[in-house]
Amino acid sequence: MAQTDLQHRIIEMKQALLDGGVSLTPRRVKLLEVLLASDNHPSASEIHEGVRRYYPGTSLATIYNTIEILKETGQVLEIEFSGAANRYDGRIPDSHPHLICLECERVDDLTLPEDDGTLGEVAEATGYQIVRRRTDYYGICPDCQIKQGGAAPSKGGDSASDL
Amino acid sequence: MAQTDLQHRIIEMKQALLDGGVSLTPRRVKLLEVLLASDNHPSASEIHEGVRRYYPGTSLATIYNTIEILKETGQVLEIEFSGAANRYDGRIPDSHPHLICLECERVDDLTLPEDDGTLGEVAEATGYQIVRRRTDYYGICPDCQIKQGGAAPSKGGDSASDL
DNA sequence: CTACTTATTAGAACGATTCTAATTTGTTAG
DNA sequence: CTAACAAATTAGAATCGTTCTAATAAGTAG
Repeated sequence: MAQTDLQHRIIEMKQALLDGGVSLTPRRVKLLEVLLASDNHPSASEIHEGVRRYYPGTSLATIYNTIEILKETGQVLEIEFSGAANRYDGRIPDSHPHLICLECERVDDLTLPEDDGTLGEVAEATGYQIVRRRTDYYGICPDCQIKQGGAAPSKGGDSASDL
Repeated sequence: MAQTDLQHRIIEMKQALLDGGVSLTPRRVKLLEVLLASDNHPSASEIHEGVRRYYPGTSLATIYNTIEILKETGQVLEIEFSGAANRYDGRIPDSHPHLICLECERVDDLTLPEDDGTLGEVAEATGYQIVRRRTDYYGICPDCQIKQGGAAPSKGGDSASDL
């Protein structure tokens, strides 16, 4: 994601919070910056570390509280995991597919478009009122394929850092 | 899932375990039966309750141990959740999409076919070596729509019990 | 019967998240 | 400036699903 996009995005997030009556305290602003600065979908404790570099006394509870506010205002996508910490996507807060490396736990966005027509088809076929969809592809990222002694992946970019 | 299918499936599971050198103790067999008898993707503790009706001393550790064996032999699909207990699908152990009711937490299978061609496309586009995909549709099941005072869902069966 | 392996148990440990009650900070009115 | 109130933040306890540990029980082969 380009620098200008990130700048635009953080302005957008701040405005969304203000519109929702949420005050922009220094810690909250720093959390937004840390969240957007990471290109690898940070966990709550990774965000905590980042914020603590500027506000050393910050409690983990504040991180969770603020994430909760961001979720309520639709400004962050929570990517839930069972055995591991949840991860957060502040750059693209609307539901979209992710790639999850089983080796190093990196999480990349998948920018190939999903066929959203199926949402309606699924509702039609099942009677469910569909609210959202989550799709994850689990596999081995290019870097980990190389580390495992395998050859570099045959296609696609040779780094997954900016999918 | 029809009765005969279930009978076939349990034979299949037992054989897969035997082939994998796993001994079929009474508790393990009962666990298979409980797992397949439920049409709503039971959690570990629900399975525990079911097994305990026949073997009251059974420990939860045994349930988790046996589930682990089933996972290793590919005989159960673990549907992971962050805030709630994981759920298990023994009827269709290969990855397939699910419908999750946000209201009552029921989990239904979605039998509409997924377009598996995209697995290759995703690998191609990203350089990931894709192992599996998980797709979940979150929404409100037909029963809960009715309970919420809404009208019955317009299309599909009026019960989600056997999707 | 004995030795050995495997299954099972109760309960402790773990880790991410949420909750609680107290404290600090910020804001507004006088 | 100060009092009074509201909001933000804190440390630490509590929660809960899952995993681990050490001990016991059961099964099997010699």
